[in-house]
Amino acid sequence: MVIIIYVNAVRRYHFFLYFRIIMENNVRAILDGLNDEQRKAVQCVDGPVLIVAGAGSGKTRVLTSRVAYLLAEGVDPSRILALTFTKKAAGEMKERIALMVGQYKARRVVMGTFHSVFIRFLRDYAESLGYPKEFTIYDQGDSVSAVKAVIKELNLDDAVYKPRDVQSRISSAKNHLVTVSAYRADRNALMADTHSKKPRIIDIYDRYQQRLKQSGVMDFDDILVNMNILLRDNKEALASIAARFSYIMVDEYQDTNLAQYIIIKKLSSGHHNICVVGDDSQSIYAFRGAQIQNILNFRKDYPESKIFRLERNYRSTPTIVDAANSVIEHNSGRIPKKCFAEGAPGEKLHLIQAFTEQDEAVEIVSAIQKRMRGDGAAYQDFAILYRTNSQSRALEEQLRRRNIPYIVYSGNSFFERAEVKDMMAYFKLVVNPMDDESFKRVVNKPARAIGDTSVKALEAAALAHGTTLFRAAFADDLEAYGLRSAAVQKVRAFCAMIDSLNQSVKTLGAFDLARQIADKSGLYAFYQADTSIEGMARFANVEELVNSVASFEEERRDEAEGAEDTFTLDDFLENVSLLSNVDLSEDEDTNNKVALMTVHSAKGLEFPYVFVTGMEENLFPSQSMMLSQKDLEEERRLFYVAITRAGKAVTLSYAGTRMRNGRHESNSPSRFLRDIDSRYLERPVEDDPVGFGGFSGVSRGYVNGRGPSPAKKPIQVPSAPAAPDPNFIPSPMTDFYVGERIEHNRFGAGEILEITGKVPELKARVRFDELGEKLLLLKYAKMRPEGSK
DNA sequence: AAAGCGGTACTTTTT
DNA sequence: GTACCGCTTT
Repeated sequence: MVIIIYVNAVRRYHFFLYFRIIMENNVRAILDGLNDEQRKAVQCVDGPVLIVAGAGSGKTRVLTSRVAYLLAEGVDPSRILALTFTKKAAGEMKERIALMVGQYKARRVVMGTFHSVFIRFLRDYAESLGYPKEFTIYDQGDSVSAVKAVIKELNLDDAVYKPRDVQSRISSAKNHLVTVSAYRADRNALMADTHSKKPRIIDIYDRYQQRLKQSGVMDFDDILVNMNILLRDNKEALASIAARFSYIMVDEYQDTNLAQYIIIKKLSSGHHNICVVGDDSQSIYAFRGAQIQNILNFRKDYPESKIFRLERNYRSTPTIVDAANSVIEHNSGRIPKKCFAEGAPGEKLHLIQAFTEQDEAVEIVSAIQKRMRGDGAAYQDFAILYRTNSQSRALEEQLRRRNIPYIVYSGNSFFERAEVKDMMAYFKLVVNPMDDESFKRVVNKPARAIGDTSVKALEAAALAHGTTLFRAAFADDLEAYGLRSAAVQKVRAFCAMIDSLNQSVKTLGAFDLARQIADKSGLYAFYQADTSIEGMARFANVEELVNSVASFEEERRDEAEGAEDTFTLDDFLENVSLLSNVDLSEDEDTNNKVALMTVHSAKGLEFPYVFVTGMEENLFPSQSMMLSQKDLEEERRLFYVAITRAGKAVTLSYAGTRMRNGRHESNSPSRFLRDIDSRYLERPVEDDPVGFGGFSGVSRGYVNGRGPSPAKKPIQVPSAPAAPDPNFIPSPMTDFYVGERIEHNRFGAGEILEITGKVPELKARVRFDELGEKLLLLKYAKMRPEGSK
């Protein structure tokens, strides 16, 4: 007996030792390979910590190691809250933590973007805030159209009250936690609006807010505002949410706005175990309400805080780091730090001076090809950055011409396409039938004979009843607002369809429901019916969207490790609405392609070879950013971000003239080029604008005997029909027969597949050689038998 | 209902 | 210069 106990004790002791060893090994593995400062930052887990992480200093590594370290110390993963700005950052961190501590623990860490994490909290308390539990999210586009609708409702001139401007004003108010009533009470704000001749912005804000609430919708900013309201007014919620976490970490702290700042502060007030990571030199989102003061003042907020500086750059060559330093030194009020890199100095920064944006593109592409031959680089090693999205065009053209694969990470992405928005609007409406914007978008798509007049009348009814379009459809006095009974029937049939689909939101999986919606709405058939080339592309996009619901569901199921949850369409919507444009391209085949994106999008990314294009005054720095010192400094930080993306080499390019707004514009080289210490430049920036943009610049690219690029010829896009021929004489519509070869004055040659309809409305289905099938109304189509004149 | 037109704004960045 | 809007035309 005694022996058994003894053996057990020994065993237990061994077990304990074994455990200790595992834990120690874990900790050792976690700390292994970190430099001193990184290690200190990882190990300092209690109390407020500020980690100032220079570009390429292994910030993500420190953050992930820190989480792993906490877990190794025995902290329950679900008590760690880690907030990031992008899904991508959150995803990467999760992956890396999983590698260190395993999936099981990694998945339990509460890690995500501010918005997605807060939405989860808000759902629990939605009703106390006056929202339905299944509230949906408006992206900026939705938000602008809602503002526009309000402007109309208030009979204001949308030329004066430009919806986009008004929306951004409202957004900015929300970022600063200025509610409608606070705005009304704010004499300064009202004065400012009066001065800009828009005194009624407050009324628009007011009404906009009412409408969103009525529709059960939050815009991006509301997520933060409502989170604040919740934590301010609901003590129980504050206590309960705050009690869930003992360690809070915030990535990219320099980009937080007031609303986020306060939330973080409140959630960590109990324990002060708040670790923020950021780089004041990379604060580039002031226009979105980010306050660089948040990071600058961290030490004042928490006098007991520890600060760690990650100054060693592992990404870039010393030349690049020093060049970047020399740029940022022109800014004032920075957190002092000295970024450095070790190793061979590396190449100096290259300069390309081009005549036009086309020449700029030609030279960049040449430089890429040369680099690939010389250094054995792959396409994916290159990034071409620009200040504004519109600059991608000329670059794309050249890349295409030389058959270089590329991917544009831009705002005009998949989810901005009309057909995808249509399908998405159906999804949103089914999840939340009160969503008026979505309602209006799809109520007559595909055509259900619910025209503009009917929708207007329904809107009037909704307004009078103080309710949403969906509810108003069932009012018994619709005729009073000018709706014919036929229209009433149709609207109600539409609502009944939406409602029946809505019944399945919680019970059906996201994909099944999505497919049903696609089907029952008729949208699938609608897009399928269009057999023109563009139409087929549109249909493919709709299909892709529906398929992406399927992959979303699978992904989630994987993550849930066999838990019996169904992943529903509202989960999908929430997920999708919070994607950034860098996230969006994740699914696309990003293998070995040159990356094109704005400098903003490039933040957080790295590439061996980086081209920073359009280095011209009025473009970078942007025209509107040169008015104030503050704005100029943000632009400079943006330039700093651009340079520090590069590992091996940076090439800066600028053009003498550039087409903007249909005008040729000439700008001198960017002042930022002169911010770079000339030691790090391959050659000086030419001061003399005489001859700038002249031959000397252009000739550089053609030294190796290639000669100037061929004259610009329009690229054959299959969907772009030729210009109409003014001398085209069409034949009478009755002259055609099935199987006949014809030519159309715009669509070119083709064959008639089918003729339908009666004489004045004769229709022909024609398969064009270039453009695919189209349905033409012969009454209007200008075509003739092939070969005739 | 689709195509064509003329007008306008766009081009700073986006969770 | 182009994309989008709203209005008109067919």
